[in-house]
Amino acid sequence: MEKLDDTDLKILRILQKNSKKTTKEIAEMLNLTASPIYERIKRLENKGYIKKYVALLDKVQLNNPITAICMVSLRYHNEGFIDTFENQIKALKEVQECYHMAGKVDFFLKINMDSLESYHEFVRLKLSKIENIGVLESSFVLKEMYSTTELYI
Amino acid sequence: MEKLDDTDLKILRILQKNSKKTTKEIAEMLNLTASPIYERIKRLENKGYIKKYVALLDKVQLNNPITAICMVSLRYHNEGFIDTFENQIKALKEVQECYHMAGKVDFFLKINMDSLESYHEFVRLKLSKIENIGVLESSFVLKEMYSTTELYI
DNA sequence: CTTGAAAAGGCGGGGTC
DNA sequence: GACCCCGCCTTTTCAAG
Repeated sequence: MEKLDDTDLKILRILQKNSKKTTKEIAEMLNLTASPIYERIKRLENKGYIKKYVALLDKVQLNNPITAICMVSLRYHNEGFIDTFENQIKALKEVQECYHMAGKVDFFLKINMDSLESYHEFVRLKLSKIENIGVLESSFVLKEMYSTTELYI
Repeated sequence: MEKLDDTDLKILRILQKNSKKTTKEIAEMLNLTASPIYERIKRLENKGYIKKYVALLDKVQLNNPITAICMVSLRYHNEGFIDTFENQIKALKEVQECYHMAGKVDFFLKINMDSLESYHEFVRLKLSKIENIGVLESSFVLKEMYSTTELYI
């Protein structure tokens, strides 16, 4: 697809805020009818601009009130070691995000837990079992000041 | 609401993966009819277990391929300073997440950008304009190895 | 983009166990 | 209290112009 026009961007902005908006509602907001909105959304989905639709759940009510940021550096940095690390991390369901970084540490991990004790067990039983970890430093979120899945587009 | 039962949890697991699943489809997966699924979802929404429904967009295709993690420490830590910082950060649309931390640094910020030059401008013109920042250290994501909005429930 | 029409799903009442 | 059945209405979906 060529470039997105202004209407496409407006649709994306609406849907990343609230994907339950109907094509009709969006059409009214943009002074159009439902059909062109429908077609544009389908196009945006097919071209991959929209990756997926998800429900965002409440961490606290679902017993995951603890968020930890864990910084990890490897001892050795061969390609094989990095791939192995990636696969081992992906197997850990508690890890919500894992980024390979340029900077002081090799990886940032964001981890959700029900308690600090669980985090202790997680590090003791799972993370530290991964070979080749050189440095492991954890920080805990005191307060989620701001968090969104929206892109600034 | 009391505790969630197994059916509620299964519904939440499905919806946080794909919120476009219809009540009918979910009903088939759980060997029920659409009505109880519908009622349960409404209850989960009303009680706040489901916070919102959103479309997740593609960073790269939407010209935000650069993700930075920025660690900030304040010089002074009075209540007023922290609140001021919070409000100033919330005004910056490029910031996707901001966490007040316990650990070496006071805040973690996740920031999306179209380029390193933009990030440079962002730090120069916006972040560094915020009073009271003592330490500011940026790391860049080389590769998003794993990232999900799903909770492990 | 518009019109229009068929199919599907959201929604809600009433009933069963 | 949780589930099932059924009908209405809205929305989705997709033609053709």
